[in-house]
Amino acid sequence: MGIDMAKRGSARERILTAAEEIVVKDGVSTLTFDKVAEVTGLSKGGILYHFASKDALVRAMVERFVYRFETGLAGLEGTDAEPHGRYTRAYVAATMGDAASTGDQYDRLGASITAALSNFPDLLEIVHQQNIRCQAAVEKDGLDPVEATIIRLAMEGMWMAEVFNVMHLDPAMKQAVIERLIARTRPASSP
Amino acid sequence: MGIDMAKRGSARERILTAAEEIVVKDGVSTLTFDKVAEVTGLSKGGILYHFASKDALVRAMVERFVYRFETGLAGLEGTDAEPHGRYTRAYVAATMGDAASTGDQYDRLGASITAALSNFPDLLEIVHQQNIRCQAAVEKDGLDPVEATIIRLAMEGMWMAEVFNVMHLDPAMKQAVIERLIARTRPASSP
DNA sequence: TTTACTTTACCGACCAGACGGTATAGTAAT
DNA sequence: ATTACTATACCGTCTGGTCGGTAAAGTAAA
Repeated sequence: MGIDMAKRGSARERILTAAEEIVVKDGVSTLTFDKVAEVTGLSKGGILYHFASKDALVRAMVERFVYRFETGLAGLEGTDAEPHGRYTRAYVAATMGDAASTGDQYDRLGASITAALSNFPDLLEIVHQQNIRCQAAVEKDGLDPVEATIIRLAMEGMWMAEVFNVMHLDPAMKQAVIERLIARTRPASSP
Repeated sequence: MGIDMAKRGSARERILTAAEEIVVKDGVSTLTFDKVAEVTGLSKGGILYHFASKDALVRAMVERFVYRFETGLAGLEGTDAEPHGRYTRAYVAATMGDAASTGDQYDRLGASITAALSNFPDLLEIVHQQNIRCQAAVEKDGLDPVEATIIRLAMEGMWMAEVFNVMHLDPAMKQAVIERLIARTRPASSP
C-alpha cells in the first residue's frame, strides 16, 4: 500500500502528510516513527533516513504549516483592490474564511501544532517570527492600530477556540462576528 | 524538603501544586509520577495512592484550574455597580487583569492545560461546559451580542497568544486594547 | 490498660510495553 | 562501483502502573 503513488510527491512530502494525518486524528502525543511508517507504507528506517530525528520531523511540519498560512494570506491580499485595511481583511479571511489554509483538517492540525509548541520550545521561534511580521503588517494597514489589533486578536481567539475544540460558537454568530470585523476594516467605519 | 509544611494543605493539594509547578516550568509532556514524587518529597507509590492514574491527576488539575477562574470572575463581578456590560468587564479583567486567576504562573499553567486537552480528550468536556456558560452570560449582558462576543474573542485571543508564547504584544498596545475593550462595555458606547 | 484488628497513608522494587534512535545489510538505478 | 534509498533487527531508556509490605493511628472489646 502506498506504492501506487510512487511519483505523487516526494517521499519527504508523503511522510509529512502522513504525520499531519496522524496528528489530526489522534494528537501530537501519538505521533511516533512506527506509526508514520505504517501510514506511509515505508519502514521506520526509511522515515529516519528522511528525518534524522523527531525534532526534525516536527520542525518540518511546523515550517510547512506556517508557509501555507502565509501563502494563503498573500494570495487573498492580491485579490483586494482597496488598500485601506487590506491586510487585516486578508488576515480575517485566511484565518477563518475559505482560503486554502482553512478547513476542518487544517484547523485540527493548527491546534496540534500549537499544542506541540510547549513540547518543542525551539520551534516556537518559527511561529513567533511569523507573528511579529503579522502584527507589524496589521498595525500599519491604514486603520487605527488598536482597532486593527483588536480585530486580529478576535480572529485569533476564534481560531484558537475552534481549533482546540473548547468553544462551540453558534455558526450564525460566528458569521456575524466575521462580517462585523470585516466591516470595521472598511475606510468609512474604522474608529 | 517539603516536610516543613506538614500541615499546610493536604497531601492531595500539595501534589496538585507540585504538578502545576512542573507543568509550568517544563510543559505537560514532562509531567511524570516520578517527577511529582521528587518535587513533593513523597514516593511514586504515595502519589499513586492519591491519584490512581495519570488521567485522574490531570483531571484534578483541570478542575482546579476552571474553578479558580470562575471564582475569580465571580468576585470581580461583585465589585461592579453598573449592571450594563458587567459580566463582560469582569471577563476581561479575569482574563488579563489583576485577578487571582492571572499572573505569569497561572498563564503558563493555562497554556499547558489547554495544550493537554488534545492528549486527554475526555477532559475537554469540563472546559467546554464552562465555555458554554461563559458565552451565554456574555450574550445577555445588556450589550449587542455580536459586539460582546467580539470583546470576549479578542480577550481569548490575547490570552491564548500570551499563554502559548507565540505573540509578544507591546505592553502599551496590550493596555490600550484592554482599555478600549472595557470602554466598549460602557452604556454610552456599545455599538 | 492491654490486646487484637482495621484503616489510612505511604514506600520501593519491579514489570511490560513503547519509543527514539543505531547499526547494518540489502536493492535498484545510474 | 557509487549513490540513493529502504528494510530489519536490536538496544537503552523511560513511564505508567502493579504489588507486597509497613508504620502509625484509631477503635473497641476484654
